[in-house]
Amino acid sequence: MDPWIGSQPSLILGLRVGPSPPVVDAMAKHPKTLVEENFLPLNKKGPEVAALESELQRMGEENRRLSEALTAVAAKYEELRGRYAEMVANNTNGGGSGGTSEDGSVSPSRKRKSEGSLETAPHVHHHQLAAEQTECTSGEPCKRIREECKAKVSRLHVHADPSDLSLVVKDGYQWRKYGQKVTKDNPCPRAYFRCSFAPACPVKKKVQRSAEDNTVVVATYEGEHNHGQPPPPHDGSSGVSSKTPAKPPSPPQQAPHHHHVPVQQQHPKEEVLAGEPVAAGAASELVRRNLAEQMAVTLTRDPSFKAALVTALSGRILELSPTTKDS
DNA sequence: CGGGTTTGACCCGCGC
DNA sequence: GCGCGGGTCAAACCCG
Repeated sequence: MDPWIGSQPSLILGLRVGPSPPVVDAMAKHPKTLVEENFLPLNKKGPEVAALESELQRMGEENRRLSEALTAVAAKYEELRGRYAEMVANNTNGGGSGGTSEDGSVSPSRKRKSEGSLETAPHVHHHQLAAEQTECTSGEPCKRIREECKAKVSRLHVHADPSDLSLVVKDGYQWRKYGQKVTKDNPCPRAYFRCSFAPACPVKKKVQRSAEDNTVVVATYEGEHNHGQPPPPHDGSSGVSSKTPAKPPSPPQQAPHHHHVPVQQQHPKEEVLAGEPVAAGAASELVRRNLAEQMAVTLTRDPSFKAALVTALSGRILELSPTTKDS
């Protein structure tokens, strides 16, 4: 239920770079001068420190902006969901959808498309139907939209080192790769994953480097997990694609920037956001990114930080998870 | 030995 | 009808 997670403003964990924005109450306990005054002795403040401080300031502001944007997106999502609930209330008894045939009992033989477009309908979830309705109201034949409606689709844009050839996107779930293909419009191969945490989980994931910017890996999720988030493994490797073969112990390039973009909410503006927020200058952008990556590396190497993060995350998710599986 | 990855073959929808 | 291309399968392989 990724969009749900993404849509919970209160899931913001207060992991911020730079001075803590006013949104975060827990972090607000700590004075924002932690870095400025405690970390560095006053007498060593020079032009570099001043530059860094201003940099931090800017980062803080940008973080605040992003938080606001996220809140706005979450509000939009809630609004759409509410509207869909209304629509469903008006349109009830239409679907039928024969109950809880959860596993779908896919026949072992290759019956691909006969089951593909329609029999996955029981897994079709409300959010995506809302998208369908908003786009099909014109009544025109919407073949492509129907395709997209087969399963709920969302995209995750992740920064990754171009030298890292593994198409691993850390999203907290366990994935099993079942195929790889070179597509026509992109020289980079596309990898196909299935959720391996629950055998009956219908979720699939496609991971491919962006053709335009090979530092960006685009993960496309189809469907929703019919199980909870798997607990992270003890070694802290965040339990993704549990075996990552012959992958050098590269730094966690993918951790710093995750932009989860539900497809049906994609606006051109958000596309920009998904790539990387365009800020004042490219140079400062680079500085910021490097700084963020370094911090991420430092933090993720700290076992106690990992433990604390895991505790916070799981507690938060449990605390906030809706009572119904899918509302 | 079990589970995951690799990779060539196959299936099927779609455009021409 | 045919070819192309995306998605999936499954045997072989790899690794702990």
